[in-house]
This record gives sequence, C-alpha cells and structure tokens, in this order.
Amino acid sequence: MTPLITSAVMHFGEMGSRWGFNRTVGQILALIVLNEEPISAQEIADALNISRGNTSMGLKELQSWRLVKQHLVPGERKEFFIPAGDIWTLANRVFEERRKREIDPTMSLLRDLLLDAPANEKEANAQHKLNEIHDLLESITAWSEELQNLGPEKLNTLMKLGSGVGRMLELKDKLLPGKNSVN
Amino acid sequence: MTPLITSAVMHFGEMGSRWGFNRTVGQILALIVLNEEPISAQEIADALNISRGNTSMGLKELQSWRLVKQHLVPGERKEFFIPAGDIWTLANRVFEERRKREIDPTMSLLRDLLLDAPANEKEANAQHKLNEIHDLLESITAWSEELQNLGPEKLNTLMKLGSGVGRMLELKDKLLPGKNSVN
DNA sequence: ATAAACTTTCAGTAATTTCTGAAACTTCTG
DNA sequence: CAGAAGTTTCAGAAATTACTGAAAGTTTAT
Repeated sequence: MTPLITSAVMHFGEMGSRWGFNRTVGQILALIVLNEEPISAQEIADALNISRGNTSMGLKELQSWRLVKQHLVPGERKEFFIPAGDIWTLANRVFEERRKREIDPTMSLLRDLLLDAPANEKEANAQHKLNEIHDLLESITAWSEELQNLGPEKLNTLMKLGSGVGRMLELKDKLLPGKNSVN
Repeated sequence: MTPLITSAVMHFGEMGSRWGFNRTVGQILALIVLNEEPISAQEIADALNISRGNTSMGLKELQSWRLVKQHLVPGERKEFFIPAGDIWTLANRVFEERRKREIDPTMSLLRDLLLDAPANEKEANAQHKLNEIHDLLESITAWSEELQNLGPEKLNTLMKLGSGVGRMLELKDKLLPGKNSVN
C-alpha cells in the first residue's frame, strides 16, 4: 500500500463505525475499492495486519451489504474480491441497506403500536406523535425507492439541478395537472 | 409510562445506536417527544431507571444534536425539557448532524489527498476513485442542503410527488431553459 | 455568607463489541 | 483416498463504549 492508499484506508476505517459497520470492515472495503486488481483474503489480512478470521468475517459482512463480490481468477485456487459495482452503485447499496436496518424495523413497530386503541388521554397523544413519525418514515422510504428507480443518470441530473428544484415545484401543477395537487 | 409509551421508548433505545447515538440517548429522546408536558431530568432518570449522571450526559448530547431544548417553568427551580421542534424539524436535524459527522470529515480528507501528485500508476488509479467519491459526496451534500432550504411543505410536496419526479425531469429543459442542461 | 436545591463532571466499573487464532470444515489434486 | 491449499467458525481475550455514583459545581433564597 502506498502512503496515499494507506491514509484513505485508515480514514475509511475510522469512519466505518459511523457508516454502520466496524473499523476493519471499513478498511477492507476501502482497500478493495482502491485496488484496481482483484485482491485475495490473505493479501487483505496482510495489508491491514489483521487476523485471517477477522478478514473472513469482514468479507462476509461486505457481501451481505452487497458492496463487494467474489471474483474467480482462472487457474487460481484462492478467492479474490472486487467491488460490487461503481461508486454510485456502492453508495446506493449503502443507502438501501441502512434503510433496511435503520427505518424498516421502526416502521413495523409503529404500525403495530398504532393498531391498539389508546387507553387514555396520554396514550392518545403519544399515538398521534407516533403516527406523525410513521408517516414521515413512510415518505422517506417511498422517496428513496423513487430515487433509486430513477437510475444514476437522472439522479445526477436531479442533484445537479440544485435550487432549480424549488422553481420547478412551483410550476408542477401546470406540468402534471390533476396529479397529487398540493394539499 | 403507559405500556404503549414504554414499548416505543424501548424500541427507540434499541434503534438509537443505529441512528448515531446510544441506547439511553434514544430512550430519552423518545420520552421527551412522546410526553406532551415538559419533563425534568429527575423524572427522566426515574422513568428510564438510569442514573442521574447518565441522564445529564444524554440530555447534553441531545442538545448538541439540537433535538431537545430546555424549557423553564416559571416558579420552578428545576430545568424541564421539550423537543426542539416538530417531527419534521427533528428529522431534518438528525440528517444534518449525521451529515456533519459522516460526510464532512471524509470530504475534507479527500480534498487533501487529491492535492498531492500521484507517486505512481497505482496511486493515480486510487486518486481517480477517490475523486469519484469526492464528487459523489459533494453532490449529496449540496442536494441535502437544497432539500432543507425547500422547507417542510415543499419537501412534502416533492416526496408525495413520487414517480412524477421522473416525468418532470424529462420536461426539465423546456421548463428551465439554458440552466443546467443535461450532461 | 450559608444552606438548600439542583446540575455536571469524571474516575472507575460494567456491558458490549470487536478481534484473534486454533480447530473444523471444504475443495481440489495426484 | 491422503494431503495440501484454502476458508469459516467460534470461544475466549482485548478493546471500546456506556453507566454509575460520589464529589464538585452552580444558582437561588434567606
């Protein structure tokens, strides 16, 4: 690893925990992404100076996030690893997996809690708040699915549009009459 | 705490760590949000069965996230706490704070790493990847700032618009000629 | 100035999470 | 089928993170 790659890998390790995985998993991901050639588990363990067992678990987790995939080199016995797609794809996967882990379980609980009739005034108030949270999470979920369906190109267009979005929204009703009118 | 509130508070505790803070902080937040009346630190400690010290630290953290604020009750010596805004505001704050913690430090490192001339072929390739990551994060940051500036009402409109966004994008150039043409 | 009512800090402890490495497992080769 | 080359699992150790509670700090009242 060159100094540049080392800095980047170390940083992704530090940030890893904030992104939903642990230090080593972050480091492994960075290493695989920044290495143009496929890299073997043993090489990863050596480069990061971690145990072979830990490496195996980290790779397993990255595969469960669908961020890296195996790559079989003909004639080689070992397994090699490469990123599961380009940077955009990886970012999308991270969003999606995090949504599953951070939002879906809460949505599910909220739905359950909202089914019961409130026992008293306090509960009625709490349920009202929970309902607001539920609706918000539902919007976020629907929205993020929507954005994913747009695909990278349009998504990029939309992002680059910047403050134009506000102006566009003002013209929305003219454009798409009858559909989802504002409140 | 009624059973309903207890379930919700416990769940928010469990999820807390995924949302960037720890169990108790999640529980405290849920309790403050679901309690219509302002609640004192001592009441929080009692309700959650945690130490007074831990409560104090949790409240400090929630204030640093700008999710709860103090509320002085006239004639009372104690400090009471209430949510720092409605559900939308709170969600926005969480996004914003997480962006600060999860994206900004990486952007800053990437900028630095991209300043140095690559030492060799491997580094040049890695720098190219890092540059892609940088641009992506920059788009996400700009975009999320944009969404915040829209304010809750428009944001809601946009979210509710759903698949209309795709169609709208197709008409974009007609709508906003000359501005940000595609690619 | 003292005391009462409350809050914060922080050293030490408890709980949780991550990592190691040896053993078990799988696959390929001769 | 034996054994070599590789991978995975998992119990226990190490590292990290969270929590307690006693002491120090702050504010208000008298």
